[in-house]
Formats: sequence, C-alpha cells, structure tokens
Amino acid sequence: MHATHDCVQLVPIFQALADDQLDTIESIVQHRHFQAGETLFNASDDLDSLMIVANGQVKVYQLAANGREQLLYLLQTGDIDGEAALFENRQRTSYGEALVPTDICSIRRQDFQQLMQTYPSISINVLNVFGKRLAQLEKQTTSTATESVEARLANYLTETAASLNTATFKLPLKKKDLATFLGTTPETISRKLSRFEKLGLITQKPGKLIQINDADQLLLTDA
Amino acid sequence: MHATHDCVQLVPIFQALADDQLDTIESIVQHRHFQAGETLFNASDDLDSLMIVANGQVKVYQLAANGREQLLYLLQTGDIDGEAALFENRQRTSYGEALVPTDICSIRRQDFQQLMQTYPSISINVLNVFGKRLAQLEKQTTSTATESVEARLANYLTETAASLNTATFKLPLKKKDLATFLGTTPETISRKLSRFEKLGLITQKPGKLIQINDADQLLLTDA
DNA sequence: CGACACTTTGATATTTATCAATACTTGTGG
DNA sequence: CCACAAGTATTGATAAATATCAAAGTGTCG
Repeated sequence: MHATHDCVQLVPIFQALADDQLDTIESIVQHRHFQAGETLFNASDDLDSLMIVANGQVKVYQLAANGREQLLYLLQTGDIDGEAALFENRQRTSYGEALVPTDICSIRRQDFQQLMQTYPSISINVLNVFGKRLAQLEKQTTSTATESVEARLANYLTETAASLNTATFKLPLKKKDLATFLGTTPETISRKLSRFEKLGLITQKPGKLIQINDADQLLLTDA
Repeated sequence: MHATHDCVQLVPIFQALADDQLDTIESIVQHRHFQAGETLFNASDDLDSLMIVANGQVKVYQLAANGREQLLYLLQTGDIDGEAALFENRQRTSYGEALVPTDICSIRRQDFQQLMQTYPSISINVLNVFGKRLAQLEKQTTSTATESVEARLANYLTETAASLNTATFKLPLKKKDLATFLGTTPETISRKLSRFEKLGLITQKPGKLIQINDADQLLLTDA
C-alpha cells in the first residue's frame, strides 16, 4: 500500500498544517520497522533525527551508574522522541527499545530545523510537547522521591484506569518494566498487588488484567 | 540608578538580540523584589508570566500527596521559570520561594508570545532551555529511583565541586533543602557526610564548607 | 512439548526513616 | 556587643519499608 502521510498525520506537532503541507513533510520522512525487543537507539548515540512512533510501543529508559534501569517514557502510537536534544544537544542520553513490533518514521535534524523555519507553528507545538513532558517528569520525580512504593503503585493503577476510562484494564507493561518505571522491584510489585487484593481494593485476573474496586480507598493507601 | 536592561541581558533566551531590541523588551518587563523566605508563587496559581531571576536565589518545589516536599530546581541569577507552562498549561504545578533577597523581572504571557512572534530566535532559545531542563530532570529521576542515598549524595558533591571548579566549596543549600532535593532526610545527610569524612573522602569545615579529598573514590561509593 | 523468561512466595538483610534529645548557628533587640 | 530565641544540625535508639537471594510455579512462543 502507498499511504500518503501515514505517520505525519498522527503527530500533534504537525497538527494545524494543511494536507499538501503534510504531504511535503511525509516525503522527507524515513520509514523503519523494528521487531519486539529490538533496540532503536542507545545512550551516547548521535542524535540526528526526530522519531515518530507510527505504530507500536517503545520503552525509553536510562541506566544508572550501578547499572539499574529506569523507565522514563512509554511511547505509544503518535508519540515522538528525540525532540529534546534536537537543538543544542547532540547525543542521546537514553535507550530506546521496541516492546512490540513497531513502525518508526524519522526526520533528520536538518530537515526538521528547516521545517520549523517554514512552518513556525511547528515550534509552538514542540514547545507544548516539551511542556507536557516536563510536567509529567516533575511529577514522577516528586512521587518517586517522596512517596512509598505502595502509594506510587496505587497512583499508577488509578491513573491508568482513569486514562483508559475503565475500571478493568490490562497492565501495559511486564512487571519487570513496571518495576523500573516505579523505581522498585518486580517482587515488591507482586506483593503489593496481592496486598491490595487482600484488602479488596482490586481484583487480579489472568492475563495481567486488573480490576479496580475502590479507587478512592486505593489512593488513601499510605497518604 | 536607571539600568537600561538589567535583567533581560542576563538571560540566555534573549541572547543574540541587538541592544535596542533588548531595550524594547526591558520596557515591558515588570520588576519586583522578594525577601528571603517570601513566596513567589504557589501551585494552582494562574500562570500568567515568565519570571527571570535578576538577582538572588529561588527554590522551586512540589508537594507530594503525603505533604512531603520535593525540590525540583534551584534557580540562580539569570535563570528563568514559568516557561514550561507559558503555552498550553495555564496553572502552576509547583511552589517558588526566595531563599535570599531576590529581584525578579517578569514578562506577561501575552507580551512574551508577542515577542516570540517578533523575534523567532527566542523560541529556539526557549526550546534549548527546555531541552536542558528535561535532560537534567531525567537524570534526577533516574538517580533518585535507582541509586542509594549515599551514591546520590556523593554524586551531588562531586558535581557541585566540578561545576564550581574547586575542591572546596560551600553547600548552596541548607541540609533541610538539600534533603528534599536528594529525596532523603536531613538526618541521613548528616550521617552520610560523617561517614564520608571518616573514610577520608571529604573534610567538613565550619560554615557548610566541604572539601573533597578523593572524588574518584567518592563516586565508587555504592556503585 | 519444551525451553526460557517472567512471576510469585518465602526467609532474611539492609537501608533509611522516624522519633527524641542535645548541641550548634544565626540573627535580633536590648 | 551580648544574650537569647528560633531555626538548624547532629547523634543515638528503634522501627519500618523494601531490596535481595533463592526456589518453585506459571506462562508463552517457537
């Protein structure tokens, strides 16, 4: 198939552009496919392009000095990465890995800077993406640094449910990855989930399904 | 005295502008003074202006659900705040407090957006500031989530020394604030510093002075 | 079906927070 | 300039949360 602008149209930073402008952008975009488990990029790689997740899921993480992994972002279809360093910084500081088969479109640094000149609304959009990401990270920093694992997990569960608009949902990550996201270990997650279940706050079902029975009470955990 | 552009010139985001342009900007800037301990803004305040620290020191922090404080940034002369939300977000998510007598210049949201239109280089500069801040926060998140307090403190000490280009320096923060920055308690900081001293890695002198004796060994702490 | 990765559960160790008491600093008003 | 008050820092004893290590259980995908 010969999609016209199959990934460019997905992305908020190009929103508000006309169709023919999107076509122009699409024409300078490169397409790649990654299998589950494949590495998209490594820390210290040269950062030479903006990446758009056209389809799939990517985890972006850093390694601490002691070798432990910290999951920073879970990119979904339509998310972008690499913009943070596209300007001054020239090296990546994190690792990217596909969690499922994933399609990526990328735009080279130079082309992107050109685009921003041509369509100034793009830079405003990029600023907005930055702003959101900063706010999210600030919150994550605060919560890992000051709240108990139990509280962070409770929060994560209620927020995930809220964003999916349902009380029953499938954990989008392996416990192993969820652990690095929340700054804890898989064992602790297992135990805390069992505890929540024993308290009647959630119900665990096969296939990583979680049902939240009492979101309010859950949030009071360890408050 | 009648300074021409006493704060605007300090700030990287206005760099590369001509003197008369800086004068224009200075003319729309508002000046305020805060005493040590005074609050500059609170979470949930409307975010209606970009703030420039013309002189002084400001701590920016968040409160977690359990009421504990997390220091996110320590703004020094020439730093800016508020840019993150100047676009889409309309409310602050953190608190700002002057640590010493502080002069602030602020530019109202509307004026700033106007400026960005007139001088496109400003938005590129803002993007760069964002990028740096993101990178710093990502690192902080990783380190609080995955490293021991001891390692984080060791890191903080060597980095501070490195950035000041000296092995002996005065801690720029009270232990209380340093604790919230590193995600720990003042007591633990006291103890860890004593430990480092006992190991001969640092020397503590009166007046919050710290001398680093063996930066390499310090970084191996708990690696 | 089997291998391999992931998860759970248990026993234990470790780190760090918490609480409490004492000492030290610093700035202020007499 | 001193003395005191208030905030800040240290030290000790104890408790709590979570990591770690180990082993058994479960799921999943070729």
